[in-house]
Amino acid sequence: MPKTEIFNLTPRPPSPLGEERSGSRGMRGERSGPDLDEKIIAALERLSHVLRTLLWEEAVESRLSPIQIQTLIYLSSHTRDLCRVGQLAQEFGLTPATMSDAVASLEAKGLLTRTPAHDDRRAQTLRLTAKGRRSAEKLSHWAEALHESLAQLPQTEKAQALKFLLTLIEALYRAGVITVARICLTCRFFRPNVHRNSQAPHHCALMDKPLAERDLRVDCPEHEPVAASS
Amino acid sequence: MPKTEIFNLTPRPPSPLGEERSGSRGMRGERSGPDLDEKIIAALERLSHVLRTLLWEEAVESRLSPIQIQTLIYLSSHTRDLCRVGQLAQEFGLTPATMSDAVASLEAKGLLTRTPAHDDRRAQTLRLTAKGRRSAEKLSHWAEALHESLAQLPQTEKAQALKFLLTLIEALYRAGVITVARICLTCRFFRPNVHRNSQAPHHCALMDKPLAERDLRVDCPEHEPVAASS
DNA sequence: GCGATATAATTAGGAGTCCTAACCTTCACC
DNA sequence: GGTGAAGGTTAGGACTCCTAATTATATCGC
Repeated sequence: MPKTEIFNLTPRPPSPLGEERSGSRGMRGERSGPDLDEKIIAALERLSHVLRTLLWEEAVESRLSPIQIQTLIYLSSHTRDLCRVGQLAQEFGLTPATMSDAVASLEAKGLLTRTPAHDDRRAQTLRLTAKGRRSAEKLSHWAEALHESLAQLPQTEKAQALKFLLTLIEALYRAGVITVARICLTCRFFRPNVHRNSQAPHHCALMDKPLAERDLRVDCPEHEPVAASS
Repeated sequence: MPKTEIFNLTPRPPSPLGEERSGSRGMRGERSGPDLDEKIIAALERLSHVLRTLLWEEAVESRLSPIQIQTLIYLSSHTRDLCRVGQLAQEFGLTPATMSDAVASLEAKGLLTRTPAHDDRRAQTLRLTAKGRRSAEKLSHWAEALHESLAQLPQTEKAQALKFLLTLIEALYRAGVITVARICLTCRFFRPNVHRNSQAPHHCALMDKPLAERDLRVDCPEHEPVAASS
């Protein structure tokens, strides 16, 4: 007998929510798109699974849990802002409780320090130790296998693909599915397609520099969201 | 005090493996690529997280665990071959034990039947019940939010993106990172770029039909892997 | 100023995911 | 017909992530 309980044993309620949602896609009059969309999602799912697996393997190897790895990497690449537990939780879409746990064990291992923030003593300022920085350096290669496969693909296609993925993330952000997205497309400093007939058609008003597709950022430290229009 | 044990409390060994791997990317002489690759991976990570979250939400709503949902959907779209536990395990990259558990609870809920296979009575033939098919129908909308965002993007870019994602999956397959991939690019019937100057440059030797980028399959029921060349 | 409320973080406890190890059964081969 | 391999199940353990309750601090209202 299986040992799980809630998902396995609870009799299924008559799914009132299921009824509401069941027709929602078919109702939109889509022109020949859904099949293609289906395929893209399936492909993303496969890649998603690859990422999870690679991260898990790194976790076993390094004796750090997946969240701990991600936290370490995040901290090592966001040195300018003083990170706090709640912020990290939002970043990774976890509850503060889960994050707190991960941070506590990183501290126990001497990879980061937790000091009360000067401006708000409820909050904790998180900082990597030297040891933590060294670990983060090694861990940053967890997706190495993906890197190697990507390295074989042509630059121009990759630039296009990046643009596509960012556009998709933007759409998800606007739909409220993603709450944190520091990408150019959702930034108040971004001016799309202002340099016509140029290799670098977009522009960043903060850096005052033209941007090519491949310059678009996924996680810009200077990102400021567009003012809510509604 | 955190309650986790291995990842949290075990002192980190001097990571012999870490040393080996640490320099592997930097050593390849890459021309201006790594930054772009980095970004693509970061974007894929974000989307990966979205997928996991959506699946989890569907799980809570439907009182089915994520694996159970994926199993149901898989069975409903692979009716032609008689599925077995081990096959599903390999499909999802799980151990047979994990899969067996999920199947057992689906059976307990009356969503599928397990009957000994006629040709091998160790094996179990899995078949959805009518109730299971109805559930699968509803569950197939778990990625609805992603569909809605995708629906806003232009067809041509999506076709390009699909091609790119499939090429990446192919590279991962050849690298051995992915073990199951029923995509055209890894199929013995696939003939890439045989129809020059055509909207549909590729060809499927099984269906004997030209294929456009958007016709490429992610999960073809007729897929047969290319013969191992080594 | 001081109490009420809100917020940052932690702790405790529980369900789910996924694994390894051990086992049973059936098949296949000699 | 026995031995080893393969399909599957069970048991048990570690990790992920959650909710709820708690503590400490900040902020707001009077």
